[in-house]
Amino acid sequence: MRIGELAQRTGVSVRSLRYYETQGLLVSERTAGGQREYAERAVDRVILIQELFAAGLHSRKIAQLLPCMRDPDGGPNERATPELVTELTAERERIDRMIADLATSRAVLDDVIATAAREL
Amino acid sequence: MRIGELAQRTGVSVRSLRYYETQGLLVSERTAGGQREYAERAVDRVILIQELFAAGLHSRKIAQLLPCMRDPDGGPNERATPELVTELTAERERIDRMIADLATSRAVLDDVIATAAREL
DNA sequence: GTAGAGTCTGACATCAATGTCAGGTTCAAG
DNA sequence: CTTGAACCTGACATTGATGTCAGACTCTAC
Repeated sequence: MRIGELAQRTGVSVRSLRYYETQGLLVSERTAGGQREYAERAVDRVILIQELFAAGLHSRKIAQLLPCMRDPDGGPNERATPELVTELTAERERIDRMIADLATSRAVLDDVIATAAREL
Repeated sequence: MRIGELAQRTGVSVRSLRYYETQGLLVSERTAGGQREYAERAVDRVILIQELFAAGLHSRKIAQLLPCMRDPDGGPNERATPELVTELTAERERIDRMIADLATSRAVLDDVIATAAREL
């Protein structure tokens, strides 16, 4: 598929998809005319990238991480270096704290919403 | 307490505390000489603000939200308008999705970390 | 082959919280 | 009263993903 379809199917802008490529997060074939052509699996890849961004990982770390993932049909292409594992472990702990903080914030919002509803 | 102490106790920079004030998130008394003086409860307030920032709320929305919170010793100072409740409900749903996404990302990290450990 | 939609690169803009610096003032301790 | 640390305001810089625009090229359908 071409870039517009990928954008539409993932909800990510064309601009961002090109950016992902410059950051080494996403690869594409090129047509004879130089246009990007994506495989079907690019859809899942882009969604995953978005999730990792939302988790606060920066593109550089995502670029290191992605090749160490197990593909659905096999083992990882590369193995994570000990340094990367250390960094990812730190990220993991940060994500844990983030989830806890989010739960707190959600509770605050719930309380305000409930209080307002009670006053109607 | 003065701003330096508040910064130290909350882990938030002095710069950010002043910024919070310009955004209407944090109030302070002033000494005769014009320096900020904070009540004890400012500590919890700042931590809460940080959590709400981490949850992706922007300062403007936090400024609307804070007066609608129940104080530990009583009811809210203001009540949330229906528009605000609508917005906060949307934020709440966004936070829910965010938590789900974070859990996915954490699982990805766990998998990579576990795979790397297995290969040692 | 032509029209129009889609794509290309490259550059500059944006956003929002935070960092940093300069030049001046205030505070607390000696 | 003096000194040094802490504070003040205001301005400009930074970050990183994304938006937007311009000018040129490609692709598909007619």
